[in-house]
Amino acid sequence: MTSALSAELWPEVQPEAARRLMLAAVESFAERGYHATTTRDIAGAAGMSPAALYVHFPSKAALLFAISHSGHEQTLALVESVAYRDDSARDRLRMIVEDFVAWHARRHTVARVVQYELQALPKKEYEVVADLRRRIERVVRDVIAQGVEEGSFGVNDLRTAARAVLSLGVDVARWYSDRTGKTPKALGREYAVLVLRMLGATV
Amino acid sequence: MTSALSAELWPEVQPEAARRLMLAAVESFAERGYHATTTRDIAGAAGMSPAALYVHFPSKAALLFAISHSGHEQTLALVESVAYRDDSARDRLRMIVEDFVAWHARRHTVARVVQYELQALPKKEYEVVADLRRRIERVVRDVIAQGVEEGSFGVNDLRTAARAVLSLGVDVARWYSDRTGKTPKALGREYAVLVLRMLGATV
DNA sequence: CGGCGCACTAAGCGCCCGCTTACACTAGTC
DNA sequence: GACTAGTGTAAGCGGGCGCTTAGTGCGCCG
Repeated sequence: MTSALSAELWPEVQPEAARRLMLAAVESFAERGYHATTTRDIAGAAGMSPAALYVHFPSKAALLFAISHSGHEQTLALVESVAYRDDSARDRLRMIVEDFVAWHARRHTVARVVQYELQALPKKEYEVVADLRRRIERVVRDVIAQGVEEGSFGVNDLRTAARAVLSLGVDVARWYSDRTGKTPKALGREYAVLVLRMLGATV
Repeated sequence: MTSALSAELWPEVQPEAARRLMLAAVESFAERGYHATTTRDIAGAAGMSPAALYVHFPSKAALLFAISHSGHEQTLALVESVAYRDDSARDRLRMIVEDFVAWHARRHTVARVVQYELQALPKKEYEVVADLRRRIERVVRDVIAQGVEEGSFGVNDLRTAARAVLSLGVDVARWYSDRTGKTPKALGREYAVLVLRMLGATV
């Protein structure tokens, strides 16, 4: 059921018709891109007339923002929920990569919109998600820094290392498909090994 | 001079007005995306009337294809020119990553179009560049495989390892800017270290 | 020097876009 | 049973899109 998926992705969005529109928009934006998608496409895929979209969202851009904002909040929450635990930096980073990569694989359709349709946001809305992105990067950078202090990582440049870690995760959304033949969880674990080695983690 | 840059990027394209159009298109596509760019934008930025575009290219999509195809051929050539040398797999991979990353940093505007505007290509043209992309991935995978045989790399899954290596390089185009404060060459060297460690290279 | 062909422009065609307007149906409330 | 709020539709407006057409200026060749 698509309605079940949309309820899982955006449980707080009401009514269900608004969620159906978001799901239809996600699928179109991910496949064709924001600008190549028409409001008629979205409304049609949600089983409504074009005008019905404007009952729930003030504009096409507002729909993109709802999707993008929610996605960024989810990934930030995911990263923060691990970053401040009482474990070694090494273990925390491993879990962050596992979860971050698994999310980008499992939710690759949403993730593609979240990561690659940013530029289509109006300036004000863009700034809101840009701030969330900076926070995500900072959390990862801090955990890497703690690992360096603990002596478990060896990196030249914290900023570059954090970018490389996030690049690996983000880019999963670009190429992952359900036919990849590897579960999101398994891919996450595999990437975590690669990342720990990349950061020079002591075995 | 912009004409100097376009001559460097596409020396075989004639006349110069066609190159000017390609350069203007690259800049618009990179900043706003293919679908958000109008033919009037491109022609205007190249100092021409809208109709002049159609003297040199049969359509807006043909312009994108010219840019995308050329970029993919350049990166494939770059990778192949190193892959078949008479060096250790480890050294060849190091050089491939250095060059691939440096190219995506130095040419980040072109690279952004090459890597992120693929989906806007018509089906037939898409297939042409998809083939080039498969060849690039295969070359990298083969070098990694040779490194494993030589005993210098240790990886679980060749396909995943190759994807991770390319992800790191490709994603540079997404975030690199001239204000990054690190030269393309330096970034390439730094990434090469990260990649070799990621693949479990023996020191 | 006449004629040709390349590179270019002014004007505009037909289409489809995002969004609005005017109106209809339904469920809940007193 | 009248009223309201919420959710939807049919129709269409104004504008900008990709691209075409008709015509112009100019350098080059016999």
